Amino acid sequence: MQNVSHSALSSAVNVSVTNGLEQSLAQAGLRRLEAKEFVFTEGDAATHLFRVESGAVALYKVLIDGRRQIVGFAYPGDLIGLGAQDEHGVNAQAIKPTRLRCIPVAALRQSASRDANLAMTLYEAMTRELAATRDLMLITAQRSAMERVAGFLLAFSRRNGRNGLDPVNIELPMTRADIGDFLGLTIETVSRTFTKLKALGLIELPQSSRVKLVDIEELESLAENEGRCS
Amino acid sequence: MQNVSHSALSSAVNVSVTNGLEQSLAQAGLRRLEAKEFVFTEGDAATHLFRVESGAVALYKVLIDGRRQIVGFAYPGDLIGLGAQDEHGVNAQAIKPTRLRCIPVAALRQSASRDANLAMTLYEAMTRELAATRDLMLITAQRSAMERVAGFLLAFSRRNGRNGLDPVNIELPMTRADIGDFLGLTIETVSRTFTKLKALGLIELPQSSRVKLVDIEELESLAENEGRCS
DNA sequence: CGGAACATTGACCCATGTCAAGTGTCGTGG
DNA sequence: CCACGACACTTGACATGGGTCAATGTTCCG
Repeated sequence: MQNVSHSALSSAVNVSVTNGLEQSLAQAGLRRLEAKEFVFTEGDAATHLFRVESGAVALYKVLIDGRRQIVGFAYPGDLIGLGAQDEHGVNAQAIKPTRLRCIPVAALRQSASRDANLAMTLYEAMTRELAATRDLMLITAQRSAMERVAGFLLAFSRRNGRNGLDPVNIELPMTRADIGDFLGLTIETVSRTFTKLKALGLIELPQSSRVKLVDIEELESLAENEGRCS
Repeated sequence: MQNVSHSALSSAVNVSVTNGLEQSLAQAGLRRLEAKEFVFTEGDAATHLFRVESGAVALYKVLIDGRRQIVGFAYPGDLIGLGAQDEHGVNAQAIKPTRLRCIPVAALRQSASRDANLAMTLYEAMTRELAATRDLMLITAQRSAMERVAGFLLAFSRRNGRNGLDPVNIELPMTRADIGDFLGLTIETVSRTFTKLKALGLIELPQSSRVKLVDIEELESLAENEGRCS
């Protein structure tokens, strides 16, 4: 729960442990994807686990009427495919050119059933992912478009801060449609909200994928309900 | 993922394994709560794990403006408190008189770090909980009040079916407010939607906490997007 | 019987979805 | 180098689902 800021943005898991996992990763194969290529789709056999090396991946479910709910984004360092029993429960699609390390899950499973530490690592990774998903639900379920978008930008900013990137000048790897499907809004509403934030002088938009957070303070008061009082 | 139906209703974990957990449970203390008593609150030290023996518990987060988001309900057989690192990330409050088994988490943790099987059990429990939460997000994020309520009732019905209870005559342990905070709707909308379903002849409401599903077929077509095509 | 808590119903209004048009921006091919 | 098309984004006009506020009903329990 300490990584609250992580939560709202990524539903994937950033693992920085040195153990069986790192070993597997070191010798894991590399895979390159173009934007829009799938890492896996819902229902696929969960044969591999992936770690994002570069690029970005969207995780989502599709409703039968075609609407999409993005449940998280994965960035470099994040693991995806964790927590599938035998089939993947979500689609994973690159949203820009992406490189991945591939770990066969069978081997990992086997190690885990012998190595309690590894198993605990997996357990804790899931725990964090669950917390992230719950936080996303909070953003998504009851809040105005303004609150959602402001919260989204702030979460992104914090993530950048943690990873040594610029927390003020943000490069959004995803389209407005992706943001909309993540926050439960339409493209138009996302766009209008960006415009409104710009008009209020809280952000600048030199290009549509490039956001500069001008008044973080004020953004935070708009996003308001970031989490618990703590 | 096989327990999709489980998902939408409970974000807690129903464990039916015989292992270290069962042992701990057998000798665990019993605790009785009145309705509205807290099992734990957000920020509490996560010293215990609980299994619901009877009654029902709501798990929720509170936004700073006082709105509540219920992230799941726990019914007899469900575990709560799993997945907390050191502090609980949610509030757990009984919604009716409830009995719980209490397991000290320290002991369990210790066993888990020695016993890879136990650790894997925990991992898998979290996996299921995550899937459930994602499914809830789908219900919550993009759907009309009608879809949400119909989906909610069906999920409840299926859960009853799985547990050997009547899947047609449902006894709702929670108030309209609870349902609203779970589905991201207001009390009034929940109530209106129930009324509408009654008018359509799809359900009967002998009492406000008692629902009879008359036309499940039709309810399903209203709920529509239950999940993936699978 | 009276009061508290929960539920229902109605009237109104606004935020957001929908539909439609217009404006970049990028990459490809002539 | 420009023209073109494809695609993403922005902006506007409009409709509506569901939130808000307020009144009334119902159930339960002391």
